[in-house]
Amino acid sequence: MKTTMKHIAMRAGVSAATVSRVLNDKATAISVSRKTREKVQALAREMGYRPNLFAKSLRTNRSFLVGVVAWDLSDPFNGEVLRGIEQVLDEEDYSLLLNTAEASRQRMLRCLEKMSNVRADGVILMGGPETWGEKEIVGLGVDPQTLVLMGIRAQGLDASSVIVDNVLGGFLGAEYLIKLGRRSIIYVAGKEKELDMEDRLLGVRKAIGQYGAENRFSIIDAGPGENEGYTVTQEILSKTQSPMAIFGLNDMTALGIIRAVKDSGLRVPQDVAVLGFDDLSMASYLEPRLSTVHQPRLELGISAAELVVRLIDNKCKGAAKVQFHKVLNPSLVIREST
Amino acid sequence: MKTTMKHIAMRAGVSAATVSRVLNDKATAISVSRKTREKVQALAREMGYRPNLFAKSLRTNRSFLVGVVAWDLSDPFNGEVLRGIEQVLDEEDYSLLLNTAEASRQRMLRCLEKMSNVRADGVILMGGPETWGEKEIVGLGVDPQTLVLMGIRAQGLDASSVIVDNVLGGFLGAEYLIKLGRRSIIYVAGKEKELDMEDRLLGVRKAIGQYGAENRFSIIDAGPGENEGYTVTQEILSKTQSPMAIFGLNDMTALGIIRAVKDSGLRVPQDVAVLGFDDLSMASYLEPRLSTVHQPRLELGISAAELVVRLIDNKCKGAAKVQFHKVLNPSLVIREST
DNA sequence: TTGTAAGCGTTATCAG
DNA sequence: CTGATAACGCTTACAA
Repeated sequence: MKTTMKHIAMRAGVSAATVSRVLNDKATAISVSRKTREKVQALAREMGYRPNLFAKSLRTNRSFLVGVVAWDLSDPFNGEVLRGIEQVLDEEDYSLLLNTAEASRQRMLRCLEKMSNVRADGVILMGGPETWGEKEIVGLGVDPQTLVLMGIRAQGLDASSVIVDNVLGGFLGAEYLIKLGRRSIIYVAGKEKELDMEDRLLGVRKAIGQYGAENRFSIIDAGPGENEGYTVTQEILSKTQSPMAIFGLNDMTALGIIRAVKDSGLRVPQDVAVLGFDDLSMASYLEPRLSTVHQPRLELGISAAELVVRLIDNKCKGAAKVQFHKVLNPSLVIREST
Repeated sequence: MKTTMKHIAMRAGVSAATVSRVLNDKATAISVSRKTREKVQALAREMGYRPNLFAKSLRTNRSFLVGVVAWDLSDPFNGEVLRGIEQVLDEEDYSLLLNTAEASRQRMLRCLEKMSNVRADGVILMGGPETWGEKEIVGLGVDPQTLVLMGIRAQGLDASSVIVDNVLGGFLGAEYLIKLGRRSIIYVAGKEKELDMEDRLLGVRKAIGQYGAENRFSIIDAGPGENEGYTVTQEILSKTQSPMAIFGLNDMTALGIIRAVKDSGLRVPQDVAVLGFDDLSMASYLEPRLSTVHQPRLELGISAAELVVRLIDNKCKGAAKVQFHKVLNPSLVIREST
């Protein structure tokens, strides 16, 4: 049988209330004598006491649970993010409840519902489609006041968020390639209108403008995958004279680009410099190792978790509703492909 | 204010007990009249009732939480495994509580303690060092009866387990290379005595014996990383005549092997066929795409979760203690490097 | 078929 | 500084 406060109370010859006081008021010497405090603490340790969180939660209406709903768990992106989240949650004595939407809107909703069922104190939405309506989420019982959106900016949803600055990323990449001094530079953009991708393009445009590189720089629509990168590069190579530089909208595309360049008998980076975006783990295993715009995954997780914790605290204090929007900076990682 | 059973009871003009009965006995028409049943159900839906799991857990002593303690979350291996776990847990109405040991023994212990604090119904130990004593774990309040070890075989710890058959993996790889008909075949083994690695070597030896390939096959100790693979391959190339085949103890090593082969001016696979082990996601992005022994990650997760669920059921029924040991088969994935 | 009542282990309020 | 005592929302004998 598990030891409860009552048991300790009996053995210590005090009341359960006192035991509760000792075991909770951390380091606060107030309102309980040194002597009883120490006796209770000793007893608790000796008897292997473990607080019953159900009871505590039932009473206090707090679960010390933070839900994380991942849009797509197979995305290797997530590992580091989760690590970051877990790290701070652990410090703050929260537990992490994980759920996946498996890239399905419907399942996403179900996950949120589950979070509200277990009464998670806060929820982190990790990736996913950009369009979430206020009603969709709130109707499920999830409180936007303790909701953190990660990497997405839901429209009209009144929640906090953490994102990385894709505009800056695009800018840094383009700037770097411009300074590299190649005769022609091509940015391979995504066809679909994803917000991230639009931002990256925006950053690229900004750099072009700022450096007056309009005549050396061109932008081509392709798509976000290896194959798209491959075919678009074949086209590019048939029309453009090396040495040049190609900036892929993400690492997968860059992978296709590199393959196409090598298959056509040209060399990376001598003839064609290639730059990616994301810094997937595979980036540093490619040949040549891929230079790319690094997304701060760990920090993304850390920031998101710090945010929820702050939001939860705020809510518990009954303070006015607040909202934070944190944006993290990507950075350039130069390896061998440029 | 959240609606409780009491609220429903009042509005329905019945007692809370009846509401409880309706809302729990799933589909069981027993012991409550059709009429009240329907009234209560309708009311519950209308009022947006969500069961308070704390109260339920406090009463029933079940949390419907399954803890997953990951030895190292940055390992990209984990994404798929987690997906598998989550998938079945979700079906069975459990929630997944995630923790990381960050590759530290001490933190691992703390994680387990946390799991016992939140009273997880079951725990899955995902990877990590092999040597866990019975006492270490049990002392923390984790019940070995509902513990599943994944990918590790703790000594003297009376728990269930799921592993992949590394012996078979080694065998399949070696067999394949032998049949390939290269003049000489080298297995690059790990220096350290990890159980997995020993098993792989065992499998390799078995294949050699079975096919009488002793004269064509040799085994060299190196280590589990890219650099180790690289240097050992330089050695090999200076002593062995191509065409040959090299089997790395894992994909990272194989990566180093490929690099060394290419750097020495030889071709993969024409001069040197290279086979890996693990099937990391990067394997299919290498050039040439790496042939390797695939570990069934998703299934590993699925099996582990199915196991805990079964163990928990068993425990709840008060049945005698059981133990399951499942072993999954790896498979050969042939791509371009062989 | 239904209601009553007694907890489950904590915490908060109010006296002492 | 400490002790009763009453919740928190739910389940489960036991009665009716």
